[in-house]
Amino acid sequence: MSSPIKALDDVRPPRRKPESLGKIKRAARKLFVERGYHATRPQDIAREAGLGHGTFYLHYPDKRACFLAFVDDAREELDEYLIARRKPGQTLEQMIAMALYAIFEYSESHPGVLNAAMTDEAIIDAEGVAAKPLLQRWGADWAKTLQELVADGRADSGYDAEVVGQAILGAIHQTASEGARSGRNREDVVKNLTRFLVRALAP
Amino acid sequence: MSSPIKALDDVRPPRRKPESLGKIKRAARKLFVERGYHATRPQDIAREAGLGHGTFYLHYPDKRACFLAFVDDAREELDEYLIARRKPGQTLEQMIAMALYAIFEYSESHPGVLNAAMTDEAIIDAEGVAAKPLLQRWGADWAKTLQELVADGRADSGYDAEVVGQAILGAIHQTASEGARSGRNREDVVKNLTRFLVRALAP
Amino acid sequence: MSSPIKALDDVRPPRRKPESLGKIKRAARKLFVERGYHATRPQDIAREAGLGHGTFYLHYPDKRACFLAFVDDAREELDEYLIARRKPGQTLEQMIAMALYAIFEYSESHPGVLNAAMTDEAIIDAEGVAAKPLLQRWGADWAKTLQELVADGRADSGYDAEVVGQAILGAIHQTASEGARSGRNREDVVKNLTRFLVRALAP
Amino acid sequence: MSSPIKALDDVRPPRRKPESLGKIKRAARKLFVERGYHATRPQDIAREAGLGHGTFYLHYPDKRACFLAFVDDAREELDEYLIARRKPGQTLEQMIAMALYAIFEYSESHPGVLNAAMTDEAIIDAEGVAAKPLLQRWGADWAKTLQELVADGRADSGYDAEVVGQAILGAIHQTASEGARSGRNREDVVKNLTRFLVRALAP
DNA sequence: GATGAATGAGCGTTCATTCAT
DNA sequence: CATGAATGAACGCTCATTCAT
Repeated sequence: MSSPIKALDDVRPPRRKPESLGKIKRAARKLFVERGYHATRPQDIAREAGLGHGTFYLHYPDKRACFLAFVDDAREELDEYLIARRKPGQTLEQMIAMALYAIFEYSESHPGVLNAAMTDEAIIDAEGVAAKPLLQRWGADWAKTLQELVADGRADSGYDAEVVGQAILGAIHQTASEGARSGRNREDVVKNLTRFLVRALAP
Repeated sequence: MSSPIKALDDVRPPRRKPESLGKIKRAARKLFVERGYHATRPQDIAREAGLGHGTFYLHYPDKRACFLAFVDDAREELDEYLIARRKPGQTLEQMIAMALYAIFEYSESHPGVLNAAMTDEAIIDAEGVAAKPLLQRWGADWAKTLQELVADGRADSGYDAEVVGQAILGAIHQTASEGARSGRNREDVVKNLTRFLVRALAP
Repeated sequence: MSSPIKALDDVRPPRRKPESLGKIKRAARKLFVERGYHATRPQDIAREAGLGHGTFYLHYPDKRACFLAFVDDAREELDEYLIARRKPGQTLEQMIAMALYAIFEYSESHPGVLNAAMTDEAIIDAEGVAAKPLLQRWGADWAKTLQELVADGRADSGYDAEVVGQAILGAIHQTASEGARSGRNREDVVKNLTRFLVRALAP
Repeated sequence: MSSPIKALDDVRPPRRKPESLGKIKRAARKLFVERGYHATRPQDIAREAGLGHGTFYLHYPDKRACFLAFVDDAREELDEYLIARRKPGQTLEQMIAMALYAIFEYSESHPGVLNAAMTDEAIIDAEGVAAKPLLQRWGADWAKTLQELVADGRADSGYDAEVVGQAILGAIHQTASEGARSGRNREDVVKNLTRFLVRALAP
């Protein structure tokens, strides 16, 4: 009964939703990117978020969980960038260029995020738990993409997709991360890398 | 009779050879590889070496220096592998295959070492010099190699060597590390990666 | 009824008064006096205060800062004793007797404090600012006092005030500290020392 | 039989006596003066002496013993200075001036030694053993001197010698140590201090 | 006598986490 | 829901001392 009315009524700040989680997430991202996992204390995150130290533990059971959430957010965001730009019926070159464009664009509007998410996670395994790393995951994604390309004749069929998927990912990761570090021009990197991958993969 | 001969023959350790450094180095490598930098305490290294933990500091001023020495040793060892297998007048394919062969061979006889050396190093800088990381260094090496290949017409001249050098390194690093992790067959990886790089770079 | 009154009446501690600093200070004083700076560990102080040893570092950045705070507190307390007993228009003898009385009274109600504060402080500098030591500071105070006494003819004008200021302080410090150590009668010490200083300084 | 002959014969380096103790002593004094007790490691002393670390323990059972030997040497040396300059039948002023002269002369030719020997020793009591401190000892010496002066009418008889002995010592110690620290002119200090003490003690 | 590699108890300090308010 | 004072295991490192050579 009151439910639909309440919904319409709710223009005022939506029932003071736990905005603190958002603050924590933004603060955590900022600090993990700037300082890395080990140099960031939960206390720092809470303070950066303008909250008490205890509040951190209202949202995450421990520091590790917070970092994994950060990694997962980054992964989802990048996936969105990729999906948003994906179009059907592209040539190999268009597809590669599009993907690189999406990745580098994300990298530029979220500087350091991918690097932080990928670099640190090898370090965290509490006792070997270590959620499947991004690198591995994205390597598998590229393997799958490659298989699709091969399937409809847009890519060379002589490869083991698993291996080459990792190679593609590695090439992208390293150029992106080193490019960002040394301030290299983005267009330049994308152009060279596209050419590199297209030549390697073309049928 | 034996006296003058003894001097030549001299087998006695000429005052307790400092074998402890060797023990520390081996123990440090083992633990850095198994657990990573942050999860390895100087005390663990000393204990693994069968020595008191004060002994660690006889050889290294701090933990960081020990790790950097480990990284440097790995770098030198891999360089030796590469140099030992380098031959003049190779085709692009031969050159790539040889390099990959050397790297994967090293990786296999020193499992985890390259990964540990490259993964953790980005994490350590703290406030120091942070000796140019292996990744960057080896990327630059590949850039130089590529320039030479281009110079005598064995590789495509349309690339920015710096960018593609990083791409090559990234592809190798990622396939090697993921290949080792998932126990993939070495021959397979080398074959695929060679083909990948040769096609990408061939004139 | 009680609601508005309660606000005025408010006895509940308005959020856990940080009484721990007080506990730490008292414990630190006790241990610095009993054992000296080097034989007192932050952990000992915290335990003596009935607190965890992390709590120590909530209040002081390091052990040195805690000791300097202890010294400063002692200085302020003694100054209060002196100021509280200072009266205008005294003769040299009255003035000296008053000062000695204040100092020895403080010494007796805070046994060992001045000694600990003065003895250890010379040892701590390490590489830092080493706030002007008490001895030097109080020597300078006596020099100034002497100059004032000379100015209005109550003390002999033939002295270099800086030198004699130090001499006065030295005589007081040594008799006080040795007197406390050997349990000598306070009246006796004050009487002898007053006579000693008055004769030395009288015009 | 051979004994007297040997003594005459012995112009060559006297049978290579354990010169290492002398080296250790000189090195220890240098470092205790420069750095203080706590900042001086036995290892530093041995190295400063140009000897192996173990050699230190051939001469002293531990660091504390070495420091106490240093203190004792200083005491003996200063006593020699005082005795050498002592003459019978002096007036109070002559006697005071002579003593101060001797002390300041020693202080100047062995800079920092008295200060180091007196400052640190309160710090060392392993478990309350603490060999009778120099300050206390010298205070008692001055008390005895004062009693003698009183006995033959050269000093005021209204004092408790123990108390005033400490006062005299304190005045000397503080002026000497602060004078050295601030580079004050020696003549000046001695002159002022002599006047101060003579006026205080004269009958 | 002389050595210096080796030792390990112990130091000052940090930080992820808890819990009374 | 939010807080931040409190905690103590654990860290990197030092240094007085021992002992095989």
